[in-house]
Amino acid sequence: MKKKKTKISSAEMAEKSRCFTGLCRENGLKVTPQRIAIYQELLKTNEHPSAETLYEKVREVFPSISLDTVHRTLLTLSEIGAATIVEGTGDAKRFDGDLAKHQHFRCVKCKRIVDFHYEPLDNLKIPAEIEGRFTVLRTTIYVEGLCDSCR
Amino acid sequence: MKKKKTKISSAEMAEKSRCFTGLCRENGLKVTPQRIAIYQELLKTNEHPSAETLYEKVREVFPSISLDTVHRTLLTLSEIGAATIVEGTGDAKRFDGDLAKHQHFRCVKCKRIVDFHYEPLDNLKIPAEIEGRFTVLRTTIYVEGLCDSCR
DNA sequence: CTTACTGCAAACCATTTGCACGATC
DNA sequence: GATCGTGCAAATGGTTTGCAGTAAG
Repeated sequence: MKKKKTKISSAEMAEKSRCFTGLCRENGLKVTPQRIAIYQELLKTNEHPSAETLYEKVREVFPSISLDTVHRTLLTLSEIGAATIVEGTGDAKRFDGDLAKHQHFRCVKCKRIVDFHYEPLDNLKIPAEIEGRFTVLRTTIYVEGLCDSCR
Repeated sequence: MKKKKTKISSAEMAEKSRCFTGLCRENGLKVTPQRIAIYQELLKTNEHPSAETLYEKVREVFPSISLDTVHRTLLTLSEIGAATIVEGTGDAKRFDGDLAKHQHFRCVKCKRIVDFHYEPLDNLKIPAEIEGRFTVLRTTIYVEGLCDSCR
């Protein structure tokens, strides 16, 4: 099953924007033109943009918007579940000297990282679509949640 | 199968340090006391420290070392395969408005992120050891390598 | 009319870079 | 002795914060 490469249709866009409005209201958030503009630009792309990149795009339709607003809004979107952060935690790099195969659990609250090892996760099968088109160097899985002392 | 919680034995440490010296030489790197100190501190912990955290530790045994050296050395270690970066890419946050289950391939060179979807990866089984001790909120897998235009 | 959002500027923090000195090979 | 690594300081880049003005509910 392939992901489609085409951008979403205007019907889908309208539908999603309507849901978004509801989602904001449910969360006690005001529906501002900036938020809508940012959300719609995010939906229109499959480039997984950074705040900066999206800012450039949104600026075309909303010239007076500020980068800060884009930053803040994207974080808000991820908090209400309208978007996800697919890269960059904002935290400092962390290092591991243990070279044995293992996986990591990461507490979203205290940032503690706990090692574990579960063989079935060692060699996950990657679809041929990806293996063929790209050179796969490594596959990492990480499990996030609340650790025993934080929950 | 559990990961051991105990720090490595001094025999293991000696063995690994010897290998490390060889690894540096193979890569044309000089074996400096700073590098050894940083590497050994990294081996001694299972806390997956940041440069800053490790700096504090290394300082105890090597008071004149600078934070920059710790930064640089850790990056070097990950380049020669003596350590891995388990969190923080150093890149800006990136966002995705597509809420459908899917996975990401990330090109290590151009940073492009490509969506794909492969059902077996949607609901990976997490060992009971983790499920029981922690509250798992999400499991993410990401595949890294070189994309078609970069390889 | 109240509360939240925006835009701007300044602050922050992790990381990087330039450079001169010092250490390793 | 040549080259690479280190330490220091300054620069950078992404992100966050404080605040006053503005807009949404």
